[in-house]
Amino acid sequence: MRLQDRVGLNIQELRRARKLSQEELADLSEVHQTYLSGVESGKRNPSLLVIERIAKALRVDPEELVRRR
Amino acid sequence: MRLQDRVGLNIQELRRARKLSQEELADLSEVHQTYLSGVESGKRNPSLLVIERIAKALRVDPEELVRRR
DNA sequence: CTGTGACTTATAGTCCGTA
DNA sequence: ATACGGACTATAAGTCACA
Repeated sequence: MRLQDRVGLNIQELRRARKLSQEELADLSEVHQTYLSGVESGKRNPSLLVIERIAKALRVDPEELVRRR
Repeated sequence: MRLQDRVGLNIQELRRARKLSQEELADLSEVHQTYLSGVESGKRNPSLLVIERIAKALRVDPEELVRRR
């Protein structure tokens, strides 16, 4: 499993746990909903900057997004 | 501290622990030495793909590279 | 609400040299 | 052994219309 798949699933899981829509999380993270969709499904290969913004929006340390599953 | 600074320091620490030069780790990771230099010093904003390759070369889970310090 | 494809612009990442 | 810079090329970021 590629790292970007793992991160995508972690993001999706945390987002759902917080009952946020992709649109809401995207706004909070200052990325587009369509881009977030691609990240969650592992189709995009985000940079650390994007990971950091999403982590902040989810109120977790970036470590959580990279966590083994 | 930005995520890319944290990751850079983690990489440098692990690389030194393994007594590898930047050149050696760069070759193993299939990135350029000059680029790795920039990553270690936090000047570059690598993608997950690169993080994954470096982690593999260092024989750690990518999680280790994102670990809080 | 979420995913896809197509697209442009920004920057990730290479390669050269040099110190 | 590492870092810096310039010039390049590959690909990520970011946006949109639509299903």
